[in-house]
Amino acid sequence: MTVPTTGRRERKKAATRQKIADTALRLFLERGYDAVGIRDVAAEADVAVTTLFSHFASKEALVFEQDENFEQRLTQAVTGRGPHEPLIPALRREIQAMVRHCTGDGAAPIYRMIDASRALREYEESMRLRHAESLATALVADPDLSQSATACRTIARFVIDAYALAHEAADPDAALDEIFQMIEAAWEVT
Amino acid sequence: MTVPTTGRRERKKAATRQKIADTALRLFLERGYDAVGIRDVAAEADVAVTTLFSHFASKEALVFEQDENFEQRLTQAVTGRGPHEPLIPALRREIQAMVRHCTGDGAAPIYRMIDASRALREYEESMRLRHAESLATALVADPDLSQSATACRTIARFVIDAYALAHEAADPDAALDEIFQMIEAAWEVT
DNA sequence: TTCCTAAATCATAACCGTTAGTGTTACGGT
DNA sequence: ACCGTAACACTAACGGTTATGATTTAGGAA
Repeated sequence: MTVPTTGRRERKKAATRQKIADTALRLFLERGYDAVGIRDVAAEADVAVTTLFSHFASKEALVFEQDENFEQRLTQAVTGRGPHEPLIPALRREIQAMVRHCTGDGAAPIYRMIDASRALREYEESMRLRHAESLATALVADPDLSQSATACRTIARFVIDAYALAHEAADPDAALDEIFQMIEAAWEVT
Repeated sequence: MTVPTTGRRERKKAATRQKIADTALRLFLERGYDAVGIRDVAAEADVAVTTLFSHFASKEALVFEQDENFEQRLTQAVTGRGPHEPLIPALRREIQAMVRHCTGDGAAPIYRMIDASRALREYEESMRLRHAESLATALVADPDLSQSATACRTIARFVIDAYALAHEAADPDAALDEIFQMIEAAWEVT
């Protein structure tokens, strides 16, 4: 079952996308996000502005390239867990992995840049809201859960909160411990 | 001690601000938020575009005029509660009042408009994040609370989540009941 | 009153992210 | 070899926002 998607067209398209993303991130880190315009990125990547926007929906999206990944990982942590594996620890494991990935040394300059730009911070937050909504959908649809739809949607938001709070905490691991204790209690009361 | 802030200048400024807000809301409801430009609002209110932006930080801010109010009410629900009054019920009362105010008949067309515009929905969410942060600050500073700073910040976000979830629920009161049961459990576990 | 300062407003033009309109190239199936 | 179409390019615009600098006007001081 070899992957049939090895056309030259798709390779070129992926290469263009990657070149744009790489160029953008490099320029942003060199000169600062707000000091680099879309026209600068397009020129440096040697593509038209319209091409750039056919690959990325917005300037902020150039920075958050892996987001869809996050969304899938969260819903998979729900749908792909063992038959009688409890929900909250599974979610906790996934969130912890994400936090560790984003607070690692490699991501440090990027998150310094994000914190420095209001537009990027707001985009990140609205991204998280999307993640919460898709997680909520997955929870509501799970037949193994006996909780109400409201409880599922609530827990979805709480879990995303845990990510955000841990991410900005001085000690992310300790914060996650504490927050997930609270989430567990909230989940079990229903 | 008569209030010395009764200058003609301040009255005129307030009048200008109000005229802009009223005109904007009227046009938005008549023609739709996205179909009305800033230049339209300014022309109809008979002010310069720069004057409009000296009163409101953005186009979206024209719609959410009472927000600072919300922020104050939340922090006052914390700082202004009785000496031994428990925290969560006080917060719950305030959130319930806000939800009822925003789901009342008078606010229905406005919230229909907000739901119809992506920009307004995102602005509302980033507004709520600000509210969560100022609530978190109030909680951390409260000497009557023995919980950790992390727990305080977590509960602040949970409370704002409650508002958002109840607001979009089919039965806001029932949703608030359920969500605040969860919040109570999360708070007491710490 | 008269004058001075600072606040409020104005008019214009620009900036920047984003999109529409309109081609042009070149990949891939037939 | 041919044709449909996906990817890309170019130009120009749109709309929110900001910079610039002038002009008016409130309100206190001389």
